Parts: sequence; structure tokens; C-alpha cells
Amino acid sequence: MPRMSEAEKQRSHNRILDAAAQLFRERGVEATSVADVMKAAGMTHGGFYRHFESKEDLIAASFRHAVDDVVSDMEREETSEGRKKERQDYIAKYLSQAHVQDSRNGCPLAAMGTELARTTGAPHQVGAQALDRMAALLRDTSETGSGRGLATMALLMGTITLARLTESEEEADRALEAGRTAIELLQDHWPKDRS
Amino acid sequence: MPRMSEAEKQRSHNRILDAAAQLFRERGVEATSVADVMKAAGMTHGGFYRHFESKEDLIAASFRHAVDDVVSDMEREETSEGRKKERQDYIAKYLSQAHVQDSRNGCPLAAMGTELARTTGAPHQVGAQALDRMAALLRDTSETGSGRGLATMALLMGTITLARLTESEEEADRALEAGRTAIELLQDHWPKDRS
DNA sequence: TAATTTAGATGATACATGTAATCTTAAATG
DNA sequence: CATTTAAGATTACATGTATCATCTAAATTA
Repeated sequence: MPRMSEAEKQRSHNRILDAAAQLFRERGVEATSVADVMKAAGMTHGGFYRHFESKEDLIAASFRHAVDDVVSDMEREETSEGRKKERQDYIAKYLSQAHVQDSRNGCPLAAMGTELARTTGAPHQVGAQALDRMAALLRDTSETGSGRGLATMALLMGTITLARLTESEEEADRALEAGRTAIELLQDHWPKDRS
Repeated sequence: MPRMSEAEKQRSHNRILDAAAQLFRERGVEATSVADVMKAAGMTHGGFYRHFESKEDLIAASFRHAVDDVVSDMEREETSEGRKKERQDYIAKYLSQAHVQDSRNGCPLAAMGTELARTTGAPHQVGAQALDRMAALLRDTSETGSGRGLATMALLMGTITLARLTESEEEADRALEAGRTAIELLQDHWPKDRS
């Protein structure tokens, strides 16, 4: 059936990225094989190396892809007011049962952060970059330092992880509610002079 | 060289648990093989199934083992004052560079939480139990609900994950500092009537 | 249109994996 | 002391893994 047009190669490439981004978040990076990804993308494993140099390469690329997907809307927002609203919406969606259950399309850092942290090289790098990017978005433009953005990010990620660890929706809800309350505290009481 | 005395079997058993608890935290559960664990415990992989039914069994047992290790001192504390002090010490150690760098002996939930959350069955269960246990310890005895304990746990875990994702000690320090500030806010401003 | 290129399929490689059967030997038991 | 038992070593097995060489047919290009 090969060979396909340049445009269709791009499409295949994107299908691989999408499939990888979903599977990696759902099952974890180590637990997902290149063949799994290719099958989910509707291809056999052989063609993989026409698109990526190695699995490590795919990890980095698909993670960036996933972060772009989640974050690009927010970054487009221009005004301070628009950003603030986006931020609140994002947090509300983040701390929801839907997000707890659908890790496949959820926050890449929450799903793969621990695994990326153990990596060295490209995957670790894109993880660190993603953190910068997200902390910047969660931070108020008027703020001096990155502290509150970082703390907010930590709280969001931690809360989702806890909620996913629980064994019932009720327990998950308790975790989410605690997360929401804590986020409010950060927003209302973060010291002005802290970084 | 077999066979060994009952007492020495226990010792072997514990060596396996220790090795697993360390390797799982350092490299991740999926990335660590039974053979890796047995080698680290000073044995060949053949004897493994005299001690555990399966890798899944080992995951659950070693995780419980690690949590016990980390938490038992705190649980022994009787007085409210003693507990409070233990809590503060624990948080200070938790949010330290040492903890960021030494995941091997660090918080099991921070190191394996995401992976356990993806599991079903025994490993997921012990993960959920660990969460209950730790949130209970982080919670003030005078409090009504588990909310603040949960939020504190989320913040601790999230902060460590972020710090481990960074690419320099300075960035890691920024994350840790943000975590400390946020913890203070939770301690000072958590609403009295919230669960 | 003929020659060339290459995306993806097929199949192979070399190795790691979890698990189990079998063997060895010393401890436990009588 | 003789017998039984079982901890750990050795080996085997079936499966899964990342990667690569080769094949194919269609898209490009000359």
C-alpha cells in the first residue's frame, strides 16, 4: 500500500503522536510498547522508525504534543482578564471526576511526571519545559515570582494523583474538594513579597 | 547452599522486600524486573517464588513495607504535642533536596503513586490504604474532617514531583520553597468548618 | 512516461521478561 | 542417625521488547 503522499505522511505522523500521547498517559510510558502505539495508530510496528529515531524520541515528542494540546488555548488569551478566566476554568476542569477518570486526555504532567522525572536526556528536558510553561500560565501576570504558580501546579497534580489512588468516587470527591479549598487559600493568602 | 534456617529465610524475605522497595521507588515498578530485585537482594531469580506468589504480590508487599518504614515512628507518638512536632519535622524533611535526590528511600506515594493508581487489585488497594494512613497523620487531631490532611499530602507529593522534574538544584529549590510557603498557608488559614 | 524514491508491511534479530520444573543441599523432624 | 522437607540455584520456556533489513507499490521527479 505504500507509498503515501507527503500530506498523508504528516497525518500518519500525527496519528502516532496522538496514540502515543494517549496510551502513555493511560498506561504509563514503560508499560506501553512501540507496537502498542503503532497498532493504536492503525499501523504495524515496522513503519515506526520512518517517523521517530527511537522510543525515547517518541516519548519526548508525544509529551510535547500532549502539552501543546492542553495548553495552547490558554496561551492564546491576551488580556489579563481573559487569562484569569481561562485559569479558573482550567482549575475547575482539572479538579473534576472527569479528569480523574480520563487520564488518557488529562494533564500530561500528572500522568507522566514521575516517569519523566526518572528519565535523563530529552524526555526529562521536555518535562521540565512543560512545568515552566504551566506554572507560568497558572501565575498571575501581576505577580513577582513563580512561587504561587509552582505551588498551584503541585497541588493540582498531587490532588489528581490522590484522587486516582482512592477506591471510590466518594473518596475521590473528598480529595478533589480538599484540593479546591487549598487552591482558594493559595489565591487569597499568598504573601505579596514572596517569590 | 540451601537449605537455610527459618530465621535466615525471614532475613532473605526482608532483604527482598527492602531491595524491591528501594528499586521500585528509584526506577519505577514497571522498569524493575523480578531478577533485578533478587540480584539486589543477593540471590538469583529462581528462589523468588518461594517468597511471593507473583510480581504483583511483591509490589503490594514491598509498598506496604516501605510505608511502614516511613510512617511507623510517627504513629507511635502519643501526645498531641509530640505528634505535632513529628509532623513538622516530617514536612521539613519531606521538602528537602535530600528527599528530592534520594527517591530510593523517600516517600513511597510520591515515587509510586501514579503507577499504583493505574493498577487494579492488591497494589491499588495498599496504595489507597497508605494514603488514608498518611493523610490521617498529617491531620491535626483537633480537626473535624480529612480535608487538610489530604491537601497537605497532595501538596507534598506534587512538590516533590515538580522538584524532581527540574533540571537544576536552584529550580528544585524554588519548587521546594513554594511548597513550604503553601503548606504554611494551609496550616494558618484552613477553614474551621470545612471537612 | 521511465526512473527513483520512500511509507509502511513483513519478518528477523537479539535480548529481557515472568513464571515454573528440577536439582542440590542443609536444616528440621522423628 | 535416617528421613523428610524446603530455600535457593540452575535451567528452561513462552512471550514481549526495541530495533533493523528487506520488500512492496505508489508518489514523486526528471
